[in-house]
Amino acid sequence: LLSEKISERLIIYKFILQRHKSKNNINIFSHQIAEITGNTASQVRRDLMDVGYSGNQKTGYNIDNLISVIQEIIAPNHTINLVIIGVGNLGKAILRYYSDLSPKYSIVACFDTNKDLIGQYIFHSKCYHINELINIVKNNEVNTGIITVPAAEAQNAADKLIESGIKGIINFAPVRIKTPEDIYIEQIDFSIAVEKVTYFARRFKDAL
Amino acid sequence: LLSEKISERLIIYKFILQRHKSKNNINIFSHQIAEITGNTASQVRRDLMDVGYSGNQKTGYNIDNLISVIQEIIAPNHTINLVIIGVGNLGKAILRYYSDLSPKYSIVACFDTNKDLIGQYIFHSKCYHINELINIVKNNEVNTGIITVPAAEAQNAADKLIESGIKGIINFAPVRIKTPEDIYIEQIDFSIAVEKVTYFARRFKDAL
DNA sequence: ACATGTGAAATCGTTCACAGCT
DNA sequence: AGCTGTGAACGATTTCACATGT
Repeated sequence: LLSEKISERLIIYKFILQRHKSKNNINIFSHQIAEITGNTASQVRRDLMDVGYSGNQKTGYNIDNLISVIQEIIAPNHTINLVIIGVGNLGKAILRYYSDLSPKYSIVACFDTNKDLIGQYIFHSKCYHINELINIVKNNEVNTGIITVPAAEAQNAADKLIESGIKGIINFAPVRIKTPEDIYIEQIDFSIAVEKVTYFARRFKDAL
Repeated sequence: LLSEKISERLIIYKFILQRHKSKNNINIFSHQIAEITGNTASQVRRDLMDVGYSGNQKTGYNIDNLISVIQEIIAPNHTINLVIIGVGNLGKAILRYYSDLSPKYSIVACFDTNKDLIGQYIFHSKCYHINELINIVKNNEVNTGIITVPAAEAQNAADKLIESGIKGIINFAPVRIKTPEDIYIEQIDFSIAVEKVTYFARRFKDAL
């Protein structure tokens, strides 16, 4: 099992390689990956070493091959099914993103309590009442749930996801959710990010 | 200057203490803060030690006092001015959040290229054409900029922010932005978060 | 008894430096 | 000559364990 840091960097490498590929480059060197992603060349090499991937000392790494090796580590074969709870502005932004994409990651259903939304398709995902969550998740092999409800409802949404058997949660609500040990949760709280960035921005400004 | 890890945890402590306060508790122990935030008690004590804060061995830490000490470290005195570029679904979600809040953090202007939005107020922030960004930022002591434009326009938005003198950037576009050394940037990419969480969710499931 | 504050140890993550290959 | 692969050094972060205070 990879560490969080390494898995995150590998995913970033994959993203930038997919972008790089379109300019018909076949191979890439560790220092080029480093340049684009803002890491050091030895960190890139170390990361690839950690997953047992080898390049060529003359030509570097084969882009297509490396993409598919990382892809295979992160998400082997079939489609990954997601659900999203909360179809507000943020929920819609995420639904829109995954409707464009090739269906490696697919939002199979979205949930809300708003009667005007239930039964509608929002960017190709059907909207259900949140009470139907447990049944739909159980019938669809859903891997992870995304929470984009207001802060007050986030813990309840998480509890429903956990009850349905989901092991991965991404929480965008600006509140800390409590989960058992066997759930992997990523809390993306822009209000915390704003405070952190303003803190460092001020320090960077003062350093002049 | 605090490390990223410590500053982030301190901000989280502040958030949960503000919430805890309303239940009229005056004091709190390190193990309680640890419980709520999902850290260990000794990490909480170490963090507070690192900023020179002392509690009481009988009663723990005074909540109000601790909140204001952290507040003073992260953002002393006056309001922090923010701008946001891109008034789509995600931009609106963030604008909505900061319109509710007490004006410690305030989005003083938003920017877009959509003619229907320019001149309008979106959740109390006036929308301008992106070409006016540099002037408005320079005249308003803006601390950090938030990027919520589509991927293709994110680098351009960042370049404009940097040209205007901003030192802190939060980028929500699913693309890696390049910035000079003296800019503090936080890249919040939910597409990377989704891949990472699905990876760990699968591993957690397999562990059963 | 039970909490804080904190050296010291342990763990985790990154970088260095260079052998080996092409 | 310039790259990869990697042991070893380094640095950062977390945890341990306990002296000290109430």
